[in-house]
Amino acid sequence: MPDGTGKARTRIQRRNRDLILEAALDVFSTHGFRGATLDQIASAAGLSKPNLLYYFASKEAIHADLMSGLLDTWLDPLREMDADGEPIAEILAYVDRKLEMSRLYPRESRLFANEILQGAPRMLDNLQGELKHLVDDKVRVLLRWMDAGQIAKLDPHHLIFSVWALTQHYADFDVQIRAILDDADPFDAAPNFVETLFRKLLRPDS
Amino acid sequence: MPDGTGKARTRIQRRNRDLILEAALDVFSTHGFRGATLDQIASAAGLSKPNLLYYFASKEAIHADLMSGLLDTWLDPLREMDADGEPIAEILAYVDRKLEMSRLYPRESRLFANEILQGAPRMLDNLQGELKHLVDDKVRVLLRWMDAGQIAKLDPHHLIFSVWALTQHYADFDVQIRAILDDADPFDAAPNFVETLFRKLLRPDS
DNA sequence: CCAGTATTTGACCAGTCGGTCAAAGGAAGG
DNA sequence: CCTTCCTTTGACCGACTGGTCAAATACTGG
Repeated sequence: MPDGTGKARTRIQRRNRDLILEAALDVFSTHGFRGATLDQIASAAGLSKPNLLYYFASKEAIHADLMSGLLDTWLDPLREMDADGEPIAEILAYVDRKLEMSRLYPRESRLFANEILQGAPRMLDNLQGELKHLVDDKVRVLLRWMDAGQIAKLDPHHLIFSVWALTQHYADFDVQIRAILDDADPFDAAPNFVETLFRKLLRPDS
Repeated sequence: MPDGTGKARTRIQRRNRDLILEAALDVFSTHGFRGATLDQIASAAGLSKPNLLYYFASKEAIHADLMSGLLDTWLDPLREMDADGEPIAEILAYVDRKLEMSRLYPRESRLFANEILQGAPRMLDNLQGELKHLVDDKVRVLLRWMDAGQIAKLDPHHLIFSVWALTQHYADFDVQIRAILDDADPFDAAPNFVETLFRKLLRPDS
């Protein structure tokens, strides 16, 4: 039995665990936890179902493994927003990083969206803990920038929500957007649009 | 057998069909189609599973009934945007209606989001047809307003996407938002925030 | 009240679900 | 070659899935 908790040791273990997680990301992100089946994941990974369960204790364990690093990765762009940088540039860079994540990791975005949509049964603690603390911290930074007149005075929480909404929408609603844009790649015009939007939004009134 | 295609006739039929659709909306919107079970729906409706299938031919049929009117309802706020009205007021009124739908019908929003997230397997035709045509129509209106200098020049498609993203986010990511805002009702500050955002975004540059 | 219809349900079915297990295959060192 | 350990799998399990059906129950007009 491979070490479930520790790090995979042999090359074959590492390779198969990666195969499984890659396949599981595909399946979980498009069907949600309940809607996904081990047979789908096994088939997508090119392994047999018992072989899957040789590397992971259960369906839950595969999902948990995927989720464990997800929130951290997802919040990294916000974490990097520097309180000592130039406010507008910092926020725009944050938006840009976040949009880039939607472009490069749409499956991860949908995995996250699925979890939240379904009431975040396996992540609520992390939202109320890790996520809330980071947001509270950055809200204080934003408030300071607003008080200093460096950016427009807005509700800082909803400002952050608007970044999430606008950027993640391109990953989560990809199918809908592409149905409307026909051939054009959404990400051709999206970066310019969201940058313009936040520039106008953040420009101080005075 | 009650008439599946036509309108329910007796009071009891109407009542039970409504009970089922109400319960199904709850279950489908939180678990997606595959993740939902007839037993869950039956239990939530207070009926037995065979009784469910007395009123609807199948699980698919219940879901289809829910989806059939959904896209129309969902697009109504955009449809009402009047090409002959005052541009800024028309767009802001559209945003306001859309946000109000997120507040009043979050389950419908999540049902829709689930369908799109999962690749819109049962709705892709409607997206490429009905939805695309309406959006194309309104894009022309927006372009006319932009050419006339009545609103800022922006990518009209992405302008519409931004309305969807910002308003639906409050319904679809409700759990996450409430985890951050603690006790405060997100919809206290949201209307003001999104109105401010779109006012700033749409104000002509000159 | 009764006949006929509309409604409800317990029992059941075949297929699928997550998961187990013993046995078979493979690689590596001696 | 053999032994040992890691890996893979076919066969199988009980629980649950969507769905069926005949029989029972409620409801209606006459």
